[in-house]
Amino acid sequence: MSRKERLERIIEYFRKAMPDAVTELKYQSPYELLVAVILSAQCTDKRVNQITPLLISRFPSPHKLAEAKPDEVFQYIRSCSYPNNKAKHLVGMAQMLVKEFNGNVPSDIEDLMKLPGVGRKTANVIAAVVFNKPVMPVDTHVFRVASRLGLIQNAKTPLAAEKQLVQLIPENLITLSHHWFILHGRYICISRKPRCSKCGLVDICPYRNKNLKE
DNA sequence: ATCCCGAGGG
DNA sequence: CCCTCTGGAT
Repeated sequence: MSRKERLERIIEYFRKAMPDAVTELKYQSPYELLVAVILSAQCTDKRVNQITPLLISRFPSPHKLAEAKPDEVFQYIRSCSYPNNKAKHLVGMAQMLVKEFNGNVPSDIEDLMKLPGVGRKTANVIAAVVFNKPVMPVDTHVFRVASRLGLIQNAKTPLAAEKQLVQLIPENLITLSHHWFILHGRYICISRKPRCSKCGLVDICPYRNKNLKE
């Protein structure tokens, strides 16, 4: 089975299982999504969603957050991973938004990556979700699911995985596929104990057929 | 003990 | 390439 055939089968399955998959992060503006995605590093979306309402009500705009002291921001985000780093990143990010981008979230990947706390994955999320660009953010779920399903091979870095996936998947399906992989990875193709009995792709899954035959 | 929508620095 | 940051759930 070629990778293209494999992809067709996977798309067919996900279209039925999750026809309109979107991010589970709660947000009402590009600024709020940017804050949420920065917080989501090594932290569950569920916890981020518990944090952001209070944080956003205290710092409702880049301008407000730019004037904040990292110590105060820390108090709002202390229950997520790396709160010290993220507090500094959030304030620095807001300051750069105000100074360099007129208080607006930029659409260009290179511009986004200039922001403190914004690496390639976060930049790609903003570009994809806010600006509808055909880019593939590769996080731990995307990397794992794409690997297990045999959509990528020998990818040692997220960037290598990203390049393979962007080349493989039709442009108009890249962002939707990103969300499919995230949600499938979160609820079905779990890292430690995949729920293969809930998965409709077991017949074509190399990972399942090699490692988990029951 | 391992994982969660990683990023920055050496 | 490596390391550190670092809370909470399972």
